[in-house]
Amino acid sequence: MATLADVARRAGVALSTVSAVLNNRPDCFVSEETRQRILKAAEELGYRPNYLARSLARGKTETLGLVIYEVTNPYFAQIADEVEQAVRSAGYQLLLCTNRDDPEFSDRANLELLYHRRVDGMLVWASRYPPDGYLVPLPDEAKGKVVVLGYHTADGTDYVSVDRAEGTYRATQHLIALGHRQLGYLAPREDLRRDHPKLAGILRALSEAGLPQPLLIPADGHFRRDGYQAALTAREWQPRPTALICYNDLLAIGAYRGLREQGLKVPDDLALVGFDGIEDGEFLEVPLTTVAVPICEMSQMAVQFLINRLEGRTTERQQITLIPSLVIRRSCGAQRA
Amino acid sequence: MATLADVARRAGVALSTVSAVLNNRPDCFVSEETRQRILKAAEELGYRPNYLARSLARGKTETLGLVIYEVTNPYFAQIADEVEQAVRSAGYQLLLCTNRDDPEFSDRANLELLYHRRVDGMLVWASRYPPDGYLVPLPDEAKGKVVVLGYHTADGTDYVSVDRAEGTYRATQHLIALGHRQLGYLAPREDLRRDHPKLAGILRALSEAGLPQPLLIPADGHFRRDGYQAALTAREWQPRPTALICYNDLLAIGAYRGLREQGLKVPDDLALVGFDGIEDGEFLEVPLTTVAVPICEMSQMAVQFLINRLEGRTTERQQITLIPSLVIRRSCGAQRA
DNA sequence: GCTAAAATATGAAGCGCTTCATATGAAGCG
DNA sequence: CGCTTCATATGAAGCGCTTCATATTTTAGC
Repeated sequence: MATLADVARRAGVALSTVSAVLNNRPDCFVSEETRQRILKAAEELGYRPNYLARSLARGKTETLGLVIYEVTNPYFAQIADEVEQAVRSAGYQLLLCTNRDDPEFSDRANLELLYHRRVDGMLVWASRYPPDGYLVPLPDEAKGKVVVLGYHTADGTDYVSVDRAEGTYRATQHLIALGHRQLGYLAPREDLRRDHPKLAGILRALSEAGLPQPLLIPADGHFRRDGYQAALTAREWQPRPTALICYNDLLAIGAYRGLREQGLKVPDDLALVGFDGIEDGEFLEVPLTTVAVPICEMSQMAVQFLINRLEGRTTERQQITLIPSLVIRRSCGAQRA
Repeated sequence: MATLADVARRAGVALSTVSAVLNNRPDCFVSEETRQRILKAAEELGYRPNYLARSLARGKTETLGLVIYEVTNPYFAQIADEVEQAVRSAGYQLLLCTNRDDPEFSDRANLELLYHRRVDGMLVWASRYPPDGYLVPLPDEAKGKVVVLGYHTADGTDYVSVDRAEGTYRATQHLIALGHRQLGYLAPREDLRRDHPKLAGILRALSEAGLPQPLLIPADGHFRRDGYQAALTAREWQPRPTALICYNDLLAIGAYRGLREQGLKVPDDLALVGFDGIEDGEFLEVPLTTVAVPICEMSQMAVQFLINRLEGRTTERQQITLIPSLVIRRSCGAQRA
């Protein structure tokens, strides 16, 4: 692999001149003739810069890191995709890390990993929801190089969050307007907490309408199969809900199939609402009504926030909470085939 | 950020000693006392190695690159996921690149990018299928650091391929055995070529059975929506197929919905078969029969091949073609609800 | 008590690049 | 013609680490 020194030797000039030419340094005046000679030599040798060396010398890597759950979940896949595009069009590279909700690949480990890989900054999707805001577990020097995605923070770190409570609140209101009185809420067991914003939003809407508590239905995880499994017990649910809000779309999609197997029709026997707004729901046989997170906007803003920081364009806190929107399709019964 | 030199200063020893201790170099004997002193100093300073510098000095990055289409396609997401796990458990990091089938982010650009990031080796999913085998567009020195994923190669590069023809051949045989005489094949327009293995497999099975050519139905892409759009014309298909094989599962899933909207029932009016074996198909209302690619095995082998190469454990060609398996569910009509 | 070997620790070179202070010539000026 | 200017090009230091030949000290062997 040819190095700068090889090119310099071949062109018969100094290393630093080659560097100046190949980087198009504006202040450095190099005669056209020398420039051509260098370019030619580089071309002939098939010279390619070594980014490691460059990054080491420059003190930056032009790389941003992203930490998310897992890429097999379409929701995260889409986030990763949007983030990557935004990062790339801003002239950076993306380094992707998944934490799989696994202690071994925890946030901390990932952040450290990214950080020591010397990414210039990072976006992190918090792996657990702390009701009072996420704390970024990082050395002080790394603060100001992190934007939290999807959650708000307790320590002043920049974030682009999503108002989950408002999302489920609106979904619930909509179901109430359709005449539902008894709701069900299907979520991973550990997220069935009253202080979890998704549930909180439902509770608020119900209590404002003077309606009873929702039936809480636990799932073993947040994938299709978990929703499916949970829905197999639908005939035993007491009190019998007429509408079911799900923690996310995957759960809703799985539940849909389980409900069908139990002979329950969506939306006639049970209205169904998901959360996230992934494309999959649109192609459910009865297209899924869902609380859609503005993934594209969220990703772009987060990248923008991070770059603002890195390039010193702001020293203010950058914190925003986006409101998801209710996308009404057929599964909630508001719209007929 | 503390450096080795800082630690050395604090512990009152030479830089090289610190390096030896922190890397646990086995041949270097350091007294227990010195070791403790160094460890303590490192701890106190919160020392973390700079991977850039280390990689530069060592001449390797302990990082492998993966080039795939896009992460929003569950098939690729799963591949990325499996590859990442395999790479990680082999002690490497993964650098992911997507090419989105976009000339701007072409294979070549990606490979170069990865290569100049000085990944130790890379896995590449070829972005276009050349019937006579994929040629990896790379400088010679980089050969032997590449494993092609999903396709076979013409230039001797290692690969883990998939016998697509055999997959569709078996699917077609199965449909024939179920009594179907007229098949349809739905694929992205550019893949509706007789020399494309997926179509070739179908043709072979049909011709062996003395059956007529399949109806070729073009889609505008390889996503759900493309299958959906294509299926909206189902009532006009001539000759009218009784079974439809799709290029991939996403297309099949989209087609399913389009067929339903056209009042066609799967499998009664039309048997449906997909390709890939992604989880989504399992949760289609009429679970999707599909030709399942052994994604996990494929990913693991590819990573293994690459690591064999990198660690010099082999100089032989490593080339294998995996046979996908037909997963029979309800959409082909062989199995009742 | 002297030498050889083992146990420890060190310094310097080098990985490939950037950057900046400095050198070299050629014009330009009075 | 000696002086400054400007246009070009250079050399050396440094980024943080690894590595290896070498130095120093200790221990063992006889």
